[in-house]
Amino acid sequence: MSINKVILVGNLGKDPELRYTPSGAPVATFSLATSERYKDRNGEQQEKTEWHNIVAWRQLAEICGKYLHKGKQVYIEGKIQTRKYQDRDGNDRYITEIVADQMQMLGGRGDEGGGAGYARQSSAAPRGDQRPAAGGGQKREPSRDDFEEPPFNPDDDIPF
Amino acid sequence: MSINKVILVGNLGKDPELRYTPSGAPVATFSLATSERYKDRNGEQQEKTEWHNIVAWRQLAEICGKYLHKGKQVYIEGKIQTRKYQDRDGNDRYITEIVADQMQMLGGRGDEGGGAGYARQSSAAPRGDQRPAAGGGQKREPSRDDFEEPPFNPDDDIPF
Amino acid sequence: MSINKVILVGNLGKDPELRYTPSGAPVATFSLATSERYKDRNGEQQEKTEWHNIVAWRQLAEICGKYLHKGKQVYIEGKIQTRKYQDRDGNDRYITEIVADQMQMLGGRGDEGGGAGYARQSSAAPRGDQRPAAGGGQKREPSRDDFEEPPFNPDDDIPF
Amino acid sequence: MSINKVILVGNLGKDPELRYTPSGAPVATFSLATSERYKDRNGEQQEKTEWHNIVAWRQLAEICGKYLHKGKQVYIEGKIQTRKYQDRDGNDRYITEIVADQMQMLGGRGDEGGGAGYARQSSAAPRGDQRPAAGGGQKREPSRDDFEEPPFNPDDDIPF
DNA sequence: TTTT
DNA sequence: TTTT
Repeated sequence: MSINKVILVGNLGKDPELRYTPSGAPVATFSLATSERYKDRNGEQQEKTEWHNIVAWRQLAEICGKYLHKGKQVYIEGKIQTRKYQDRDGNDRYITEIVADQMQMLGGRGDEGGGAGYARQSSAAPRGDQRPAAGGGQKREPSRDDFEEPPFNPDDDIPF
Repeated sequence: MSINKVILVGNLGKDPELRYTPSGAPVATFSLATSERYKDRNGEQQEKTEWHNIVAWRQLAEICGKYLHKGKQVYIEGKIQTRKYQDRDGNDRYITEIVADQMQMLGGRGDEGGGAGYARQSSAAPRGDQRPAAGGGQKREPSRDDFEEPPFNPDDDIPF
Repeated sequence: MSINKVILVGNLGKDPELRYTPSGAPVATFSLATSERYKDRNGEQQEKTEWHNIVAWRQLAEICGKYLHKGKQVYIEGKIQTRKYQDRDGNDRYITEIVADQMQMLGGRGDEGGGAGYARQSSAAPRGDQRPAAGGGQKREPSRDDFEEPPFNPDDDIPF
Repeated sequence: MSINKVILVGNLGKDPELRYTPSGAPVATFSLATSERYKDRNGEQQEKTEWHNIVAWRQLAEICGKYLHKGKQVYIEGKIQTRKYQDRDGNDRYITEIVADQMQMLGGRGDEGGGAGYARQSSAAPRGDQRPAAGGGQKREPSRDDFEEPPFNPDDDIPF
């Protein structure tokens, strides 16, 4: 009954940090900058930068930890989450983070080891399985009533 | 290196059609209306309706076939796909569709059997498994360096 | 070179507050709830609610102040912004808000005065002008090389 | 009561075409490629490319015509629109296009004249005015109850 | 027709 | 703390 979606394209301020929960779940965190440019009243070019706290879990955490680095331009899709914590004096504090479920490397023309790529956090899948998916197979020409099946479902012939 | 994302909120023009490929993969199709309102030059309220061809596969297809119906308001997230087909005269024709990977029922205040709900097509998961995910577990109070783990990953205690 | 976009569908926790800057700019603020449902390890239905601080300016602020109310379901599009402030003890605190640039009323079948509607904050326009746009005019049948012009640009005949 | 939103990151297949309606409204059209990569059943890397017909109007058309070119990577935000036309034989045909309302140049590190930038099509504004917006002004330190006003609204002091 |  |  509700939607909570964030789409960001920005640059990492630092290398990601990859850590693990006691039970072994990988968590990557990094900060991502987005910038707005505008002209002030004197007509001078100004820039305002926003810093986003990104959190990625499991398979996506590992991909972030492995491939992302300071300065890298990425597309992030996820949701907003605010969590409460106590500071040293025991007062309630809040921090807002973006829990990523998709990450797409952008830019990186030749200057990158491996170049651009895409990763998705399957929210329902048991942790661990996030292979880029099988797919393909021989395709006949589509006819009027065909639906072309997505690549990741290779065994099916379409009946209409 | 690229993003193809569609977000729609609209109403179904008819009940969905649920069909199966020869190998047994479910496919649901339906048309979804979105409308723009505007005032014409005479100041009269006008409306322009856009019809979208929605296609859902596998688990999401079954959910659509089961819960959606004519008039229902839904949120759809997916990608644009244009496929080619031959018409009766053998000429190439093209049709553009939205391949859904998320669907969220909206509205439906009491007038619905089951009310609103959410479903996601995991792009990587082997077809079939799309249970709404386990989750929860006993939670201690988060501390300064906590990250609250998503509900679907219940076994992990967070170490920071 | 960057994108900062948020899309929310949720319900207002309270009526909006509409205030004005000294120079007369309207600002509306309200909190918006989005909820995730999931099954815990015992198979019981659980719900996690996220509260978002929404800020709207100018024309959009006035529309929000006038038409929204506690419980109303809305679509919000905007950007994430974190601002710093000092608490009573002079310590730096941060709060993250969603600066809305589009708002769309959802749901509200008959129970609303005026029903659903749409509003957009033009980022470049001088404050004040946000009429739903003129448009329309007599339309001839589009031909092969037509582009149908958007409704808000009524004077143009399309030359191709 | 409905949402029709498309978000694309892709590359131009050709230079844009910039044309004008009889009344002088600029229209830019170009095709944009998005690609999905996947592994087929033999584990071989495959790619599927989707071509999108992009249409931009007025100020945004001119910016596209001026700054975009074949191969350029861009972010496009807009809506889906299907229009009907008659082919040479008088049969009804349909074409689906993305009517852009935002465009953001991506990538382009050093190899571009002018580099990356951002442009928005104000849907309500009279055609023509799309200057990147004034803004800024001297800012005092925000206090607990401040809202930082957007840069494009320079005259206002915030009263809370 | 693009890009990696 | 990034990027252009």
